[in-house]
Amino acid sequence: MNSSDSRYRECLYFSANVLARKIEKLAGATWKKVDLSPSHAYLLMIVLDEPGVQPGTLSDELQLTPSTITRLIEKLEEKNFVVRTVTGKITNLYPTPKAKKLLPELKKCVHQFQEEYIKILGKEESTRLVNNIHKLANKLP
Amino acid sequence: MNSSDSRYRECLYFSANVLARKIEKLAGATWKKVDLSPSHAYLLMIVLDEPGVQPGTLSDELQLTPSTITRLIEKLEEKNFVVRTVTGKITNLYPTPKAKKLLPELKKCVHQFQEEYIKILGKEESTRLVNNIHKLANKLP
DNA sequence: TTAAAATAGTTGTATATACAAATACAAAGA
DNA sequence: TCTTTGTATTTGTATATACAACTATTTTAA
Repeated sequence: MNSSDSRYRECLYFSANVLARKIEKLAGATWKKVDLSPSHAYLLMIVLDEPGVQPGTLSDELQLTPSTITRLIEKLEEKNFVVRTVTGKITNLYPTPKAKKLLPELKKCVHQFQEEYIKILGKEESTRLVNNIHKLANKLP
Repeated sequence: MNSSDSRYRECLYFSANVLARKIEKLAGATWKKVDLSPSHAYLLMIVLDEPGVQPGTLSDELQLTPSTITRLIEKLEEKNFVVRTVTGKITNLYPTPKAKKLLPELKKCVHQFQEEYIKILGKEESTRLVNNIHKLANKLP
């Protein structure tokens, strides 16, 4: 019995986790070029696309908890990619010039990552998979 | 634009991670009864099923790194569910009586978890999903 | 108009996992 | 036999994420 034929192959818990870990790794390698994790990079791209966006919105869009969003922002702030303005209870995020300069590079990474998994999984199949996963994830509580 | 219609819905990175997190949560709730995380529980079930199994084998079966396996075992040892014997460079794991007594409960959890996601996703659809995810995960490096 | 409830975000802490380096033993070749 | 290489596991440390509790502000309603 090898790893691809474990007794747990039929368990959603494991297959979903294995897939996520492998994809995390693949994505991580891609974004290494800009020295950002995929999560940081995606968050930054939203801020670039939507200057002034609030953490709460990011939390909804990325489906990460507010506390995780805070942590991601902290790091992007340290690296001087975003600035935070606080007005009452509202926080707004803006990209710095440094971030704006990085945008083309970020887009290239997105593209490269997609190319990469399409190369491995096939265009058709990966599109179908993403749709399925997305649909099912939305059914879950 | 709400969370289920984010601009990143078409990104494999996010959909795979969202799915994994949600499933982790669902599974975690199920195994709460026996005060174990799903990973600990599955590892323990393998040890029960295959007394004397080595960490390396567990690493292959669960597709987790050796260091992660070590950490999982540590906790199960603390909780008095497994014992380790070391002979030369080989480590063997055995279930304790306490673990053996817990087995039926563990199996009930596996079953309940499956019931639960089948209830949400549908029998057909979840079987197909698991197979697809599994197949694709295996294609990835 | 003030007390209660809701909203937005942050902080402390915990979990799951990984990587890289270290350890300890075993096997193989000179 | 000694040395190199390989194998099995552990340890130190790092990352990604979450939960619960907290702070600060705004809204509601009595």
